[in-house]
Amino acid sequence: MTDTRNNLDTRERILDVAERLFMAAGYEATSMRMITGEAEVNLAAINYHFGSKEALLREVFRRRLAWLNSERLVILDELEAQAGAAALKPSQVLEAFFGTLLRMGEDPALGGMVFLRLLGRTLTDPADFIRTFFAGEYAEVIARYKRALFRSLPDVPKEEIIWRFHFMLGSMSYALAGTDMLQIVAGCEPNEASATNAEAARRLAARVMPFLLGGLRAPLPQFVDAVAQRDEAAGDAPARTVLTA
Amino acid sequence: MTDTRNNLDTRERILDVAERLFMAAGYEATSMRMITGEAEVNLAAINYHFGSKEALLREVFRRRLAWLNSERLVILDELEAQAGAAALKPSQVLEAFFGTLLRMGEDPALGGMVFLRLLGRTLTDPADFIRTFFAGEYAEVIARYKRALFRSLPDVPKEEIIWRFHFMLGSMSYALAGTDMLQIVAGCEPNEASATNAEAARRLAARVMPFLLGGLRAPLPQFVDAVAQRDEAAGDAPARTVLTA
DNA sequence: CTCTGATTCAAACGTTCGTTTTAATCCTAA
DNA sequence: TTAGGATTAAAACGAACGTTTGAATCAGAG
Repeated sequence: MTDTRNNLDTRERILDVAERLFMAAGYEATSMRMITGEAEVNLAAINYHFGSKEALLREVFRRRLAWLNSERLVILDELEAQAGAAALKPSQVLEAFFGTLLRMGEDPALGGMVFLRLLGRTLTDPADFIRTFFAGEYAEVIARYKRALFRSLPDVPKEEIIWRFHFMLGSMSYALAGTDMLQIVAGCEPNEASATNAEAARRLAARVMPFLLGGLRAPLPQFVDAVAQRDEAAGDAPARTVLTA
Repeated sequence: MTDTRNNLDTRERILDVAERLFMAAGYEATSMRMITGEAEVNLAAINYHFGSKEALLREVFRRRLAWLNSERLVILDELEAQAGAAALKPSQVLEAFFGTLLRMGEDPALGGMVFLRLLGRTLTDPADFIRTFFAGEYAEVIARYKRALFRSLPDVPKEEIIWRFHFMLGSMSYALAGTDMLQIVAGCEPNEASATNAEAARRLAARVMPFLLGGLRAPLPQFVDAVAQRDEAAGDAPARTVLTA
């Protein structure tokens, strides 16, 4: 009985293993020898097929983000077509943006939870080539959804919406990346530890979406008086409360 | 004129530089030669004073978290003493937990925004020794604040509170770590780019605290019927809406 | 079959990594 | 002033890193 080496071609086997190892250990801590070893391909195959380790990481993401971002645009187009001249509801926009993401976690063919965790962790990676890459991949989708949020929340200052979009991305990114801190918070293994990845994705979706919507629609912040801020900066004892509410 | 090498002793100069470089490039991508070079100390000084690179990272965090966590416990003690038998308001608990954190960003002596960004980025690091370290450092404080949140939200299932605590940690962690994605979302440099770090911390605090509170108090999720879930897992086409609301 | 381009392979490249060693230097207490 | 522990210094260690090379092997077209 021969092995399964040629069931998938070398390129995709490298991508699959790299996706999993980058998720488990991070980009820097994952060596090309770990990847090629586990994929049972020659060390030189990565440089032959992708050019470099950096290019491999980019291709790992491009493979998944191509589907994700195109799907996000299609769904937003559909929603806006249905709504006609009316503005979408904030919940519709969030559902389109984050729901599409979470659906990847339920479908192994789209990367499953492995890719979602990798994405969550890599979004905060400080490496220049990663930040540049994500900026390019996300620019169009973010711009479209930003406009949709502006229209859906006409009474909220645009700057505030931008910040809250940022916070929502953070909640989601972290929720995906970190089973770790969740275990610290929970004080034990999450319940139903033997749940499949698809079930885990559904559970996460059901819990995180209301949280995001609640944060997005929260009362606007009460800013501290600018004069008080200046006094503090001048050396007065800082007030203990950051938020007055 | 002699240099300023001995104004601070070697240990603290290593810690300061390491804190900044770990923040800017991450743990793996920061070499000991970069640290000792910039700190103008001998390469062997890190192993002499701290034992290893891993132990150095731990000490970088211990130095700041000692203050943070003790302050968090003291403030919670005070609040609970004032409240007597009554439960605290959720906003008070959040203010104590996250407000204390954000105050570090305003005070360079406590690490300032450099440390906050390092903390935000490192919380999602997959390295085992880092996760183990944070689990130990955070256990007591998390347990205390979890109990306080349970009491302040008696009608919300504890499991739901745990998840939302997790999401709030994520929003905050990401908000601290990522000026990067914010720039993508904003489409340009954040306004008042020349603001001081202390001002940046205050602005962030004013914006993120209402978001967290809104997420924490959001309506409870409407779970999909368990039977429908099982049908989906059995191979039916997955529903397109992750959240029904 | 033979030729040709694509792919795989083993081996080595030069560099950088964290750590260790041994000697020199500094600082303080006797 | 001098002994002795604490700190710094320069140099080297072996291991692991990403990458490159050149030959071997494969697969499909003529």
